[in-house]
Amino acid sequence: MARRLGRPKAGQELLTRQRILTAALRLVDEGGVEAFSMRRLAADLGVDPMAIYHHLPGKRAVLAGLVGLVCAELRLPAPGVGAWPERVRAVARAYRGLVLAHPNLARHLIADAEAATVAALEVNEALFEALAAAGLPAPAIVRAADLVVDYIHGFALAEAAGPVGQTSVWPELVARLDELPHERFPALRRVLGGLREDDRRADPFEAGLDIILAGIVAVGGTP
Amino acid sequence: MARRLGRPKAGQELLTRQRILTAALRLVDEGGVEAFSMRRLAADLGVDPMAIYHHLPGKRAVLAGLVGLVCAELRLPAPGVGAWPERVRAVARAYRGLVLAHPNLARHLIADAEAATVAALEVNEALFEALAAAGLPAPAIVRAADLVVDYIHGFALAEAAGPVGQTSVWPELVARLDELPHERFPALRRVLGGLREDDRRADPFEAGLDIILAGIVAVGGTP
DNA sequence: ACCTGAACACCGTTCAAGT
DNA sequence: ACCTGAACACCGTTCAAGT
Repeated sequence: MARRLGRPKAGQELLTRQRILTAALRLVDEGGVEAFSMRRLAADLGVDPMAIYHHLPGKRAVLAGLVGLVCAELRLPAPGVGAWPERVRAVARAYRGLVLAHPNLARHLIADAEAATVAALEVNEALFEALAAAGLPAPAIVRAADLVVDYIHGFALAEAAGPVGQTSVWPELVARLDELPHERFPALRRVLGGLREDDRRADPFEAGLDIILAGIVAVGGTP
Repeated sequence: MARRLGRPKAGQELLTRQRILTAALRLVDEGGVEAFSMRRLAADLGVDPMAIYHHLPGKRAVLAGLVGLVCAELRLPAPGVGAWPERVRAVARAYRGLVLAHPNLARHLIADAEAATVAALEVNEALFEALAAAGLPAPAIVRAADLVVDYIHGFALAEAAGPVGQTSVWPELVARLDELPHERFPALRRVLGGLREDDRRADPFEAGLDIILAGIVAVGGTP
C-alpha cells in the first residue's frame, strides 16, 4: 500500500486519461463492471481515489471512456466493396468481435442506452449502406438493420453471459433439463436429442445470419 | 421512520416472501435495479434491513424471486393450435410483453445469465414445438429458435433502455446526427430522410419477425 | 497543476441479542 | 420463530488542504 505522496517526482509516470482507462479496461475485463470501483481502480494505479477525478469527472465518465476506447477499434467494411450480403456479415462479425474481446464491458455497452448509441451510429451507417445496395426501399432498410443489430445484441449477450469460450447456452439448459420431470419440455428433449455431434460444432452466429439474409432477400432484397 | 419493534403484534401483517417480493417489484419497476437496495426495500416495508434475510437469503435471491414472479405470468401459446408462424409470433409477443410490463427488471433478466435460464426453458419449448411443426430438421430448429430469442432480447433491450413507450432508438440517434459534420454518416442521412411519417408508425417488432419468418421459410420451413 | 485525506451518505451481510 | 441493532468492510463523491 506504499502510495506516492503529493506531486509526483520528475522520473515518475504522471496520471493520464490514457493510463486510467487502460487500467480500468483491464479491471473490467478481469472482474466485470459489477466488481469495478473507483477505489479499486485507484489502488491498482497506486494512487489516491480522488486523483482520478482530476482526469475524468466520475465513474460514469470512466465507463463511457472505456466504451469509446473499445468502439474505436471496430473495423467496419468499406462501402461499395464486394457483395452486400458479405458486407452485412462483415459488420456483424466486427461488432461481435468487439463483444468477444471484452464480454464484461459488452454487457454494460449493450444494456446501457447511452453507451450503446456510440457504437450504434457507426454500425448502422455500414448496415444502411449495404442494405441500400441490396435495393431495399428506405423503410425496409431501417427494419432490416434493426433486426441485424438486435440479433447481434441478443446473441452477444448470451455469449458474454455464458462461460468464456462457450458459444451456446444449450449445454447449460440441457443440464437443467435432466433434473426435471421427464414429461416436461417434450419438444426440447426431442429436438436436442436429435442433434448429432457435428451439428453442435457449427457456428450458431453465422447460422442466424444465414436466416436473416435469406429473409431480407425474401422480403425484397436482390441477392 | 416509526418502525415496529420486536415480534409483531397479533393484528399486524407478518413479513412474508410474497409481501417482500411484491414491494421489491414495485421498487425495481419505479427506480430500476441500480437504485434498488435491501435497505431501501426494508424501509419501504417499515422493517429492519435484516428482517428480510429471514425470508430470502440475500439480494440475489430477491432478484431471482422477482424474475420467477414475472416469468410465471408468461402466457405462451398451446402446442399444435393454429399455424406455426402464428405460434412463433405468439411466443415472441408474450416474451416481449413481459419486457414491456417490467422494463427495468427485464434488463437484469436478459443481461444476467442465471436469471435468463428460468424464462429460456419455457420460451424455447414453445418455439421448438412450433418450428418442429414447420417441418425443420433438428439442427435448423435450434438455430431458428436461437435467432428468435436473440432478436427478442436485443429488441427488448433497446426498448427497455429507451424512454418509456418509445419503440425505436432512432429519434435519439437522429438528434445526435444533427450535431455532427454533414459529410459523416451519408447512408444514415439518406435513408432516414427518405422515411415518411406513416413508415415511422409501423410496429418495428413485427417487421423484424416478418423477416425472420420469411427467412425460416427460405431455409426450409413449410409455411 | 496535480494529488491527498478526512468526511458524508450510502451499500450488503454477519453475528449476537432481544421478545 | 421472527425481528432488531450494532458492526464490518465496502461504495461514489464533495470539499478543503497539501506540495
